[in-house]
Amino acid sequence: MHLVAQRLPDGRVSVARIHDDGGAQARAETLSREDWPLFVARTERDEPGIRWVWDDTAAWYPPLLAAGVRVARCVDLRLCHAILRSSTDTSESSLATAPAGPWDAPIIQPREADAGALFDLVADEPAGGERDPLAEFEAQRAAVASATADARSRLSLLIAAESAGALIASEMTFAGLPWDARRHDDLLVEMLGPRPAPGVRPRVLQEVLDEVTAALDVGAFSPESPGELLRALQSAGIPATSTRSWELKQFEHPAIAPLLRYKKLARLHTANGWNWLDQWIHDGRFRPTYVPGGVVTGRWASDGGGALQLPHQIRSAVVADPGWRFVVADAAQLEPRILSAISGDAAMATAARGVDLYDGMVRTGAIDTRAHAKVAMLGAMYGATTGESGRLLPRLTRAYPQAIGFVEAAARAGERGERVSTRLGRSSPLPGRAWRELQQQASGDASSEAIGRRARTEARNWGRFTRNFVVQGTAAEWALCWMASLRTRLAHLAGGAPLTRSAHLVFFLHDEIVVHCPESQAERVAELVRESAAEAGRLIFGRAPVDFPVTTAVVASYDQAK
DNA sequence: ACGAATTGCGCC
DNA sequence: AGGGCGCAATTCGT
Repeated sequence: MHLVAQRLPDGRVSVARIHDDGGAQARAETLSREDWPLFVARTERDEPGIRWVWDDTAAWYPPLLAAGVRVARCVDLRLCHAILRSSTDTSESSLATAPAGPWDAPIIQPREADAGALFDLVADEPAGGERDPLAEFEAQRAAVASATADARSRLSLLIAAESAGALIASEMTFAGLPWDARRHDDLLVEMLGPRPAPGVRPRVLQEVLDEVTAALDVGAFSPESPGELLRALQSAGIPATSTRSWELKQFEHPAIAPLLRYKKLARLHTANGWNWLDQWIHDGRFRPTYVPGGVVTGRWASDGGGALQLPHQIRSAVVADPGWRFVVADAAQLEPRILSAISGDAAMATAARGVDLYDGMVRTGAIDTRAHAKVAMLGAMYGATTGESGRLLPRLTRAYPQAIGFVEAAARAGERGERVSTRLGRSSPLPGRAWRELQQQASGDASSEAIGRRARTEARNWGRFTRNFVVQGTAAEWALCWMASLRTRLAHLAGGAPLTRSAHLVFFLHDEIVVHCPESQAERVAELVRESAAEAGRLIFGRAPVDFPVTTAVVASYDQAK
């Protein structure tokens, strides 16, 4: 049973019931703004199988969470539209062939949605006309139905997982990541010195800069200006061509070590210093906005606070509540395992049997050292052609022809300007007009040598993108299924307790999750995390012989994990 | 003067 | 000549 929710111009909500047999749709009910959360809560309790259908979880769910209401399942029409619109599995559907409409326009979300905000913010009509969730839902069902039986079941899973991800994202923002501002401040003082007045360099930063200046001995300069810094380095006889740390590392000069230290500390100060603390930590919680589907590959993005780039440097400030713990779980070598599963490479699946896939590659004699295995695999998935990983590629290809052939095929398809797809059916975008015109031009008789070179470079660039897309995108699907399965198990464990009073997800980082839970539940939660990982593998790959082991750690602060 | 693009670095 | 991001500060372009 699906319940399609739609906001009416007067702020009320209409709900239409749709039976799964596609049968007659009952008359829509209309709820007042005040009754809506109660209606959702009651329905969740009395009809546990139902699925809410709405245009945008990020607009609908935060007010419900604020009212203490949890939703078990939904269809996020906006996210699913994006998938079905470009999937090669549904390319013949009218949803895919229609001109761009209101469901293709991005929605501007407020940073902090509260109970009243839903009705204020959606009052703006999206570009391209009014959104009709009922019609869109039917169009999406028709699009899925237009796919082959196999694609249909995969797309259905993808749509469910994507929508579950949207629920999880809202819940994680609502719950927040526990953050000890005191400990963060201590950390900053220890590394940078006391908090300075605005615009003034912290004491330690200034001291390190003085060291750099003395060692270079070319006078004062502003280290924040790449141009000035580069000129200073060159004046001091350092033949740098950029001011990137990894390039500077190779030079032997007394100024280099303090300069690298300066860059590290300056980064901490500007990115996660006192200003960040003031702006992002309130009431002991960090509440970034997660953006499910924010990356073309299906990975999440984040908006505000740099949530997906929390440096290891400050993770000791992520502290569980008294009597509570974090269960930190990480999927070991997720992307190479994904590659072995989607390519059906039996030899690589054998190497993936244990907890460490790279060790497995060495043990089975495919490659000599773990370090080589890792750099070679990453290079193969990213499309490296030179350097160490480029040199190791032939050996890798000999050992794992299926796996390497799979990413090579994805690269070739991209070079031809074709779409590629993940296991569940998310397809890559087509290259832009400029790209196609360049390839067109290069294939003409009158094309110059320079045009041909540029066209080949661009083709290879796009091929690297599509090569990585199939792996990164399928890994993102695995992670969504992992989280969605875990979320269901945690809800069961909670037995009706409020979200933040029982074990709940507080952080997600591509192949890593953090659950905040009472200490007494931690070991049970760790088990659920592992069970969920196994289920994710089964859901996506059936009984394929590839393991997806996860490492789990029960810790009081985030830095104590691995 | 102000928004866009670039540089550099954090995460996976 | 290595995939995907977000953010701060500088620099560019109009």
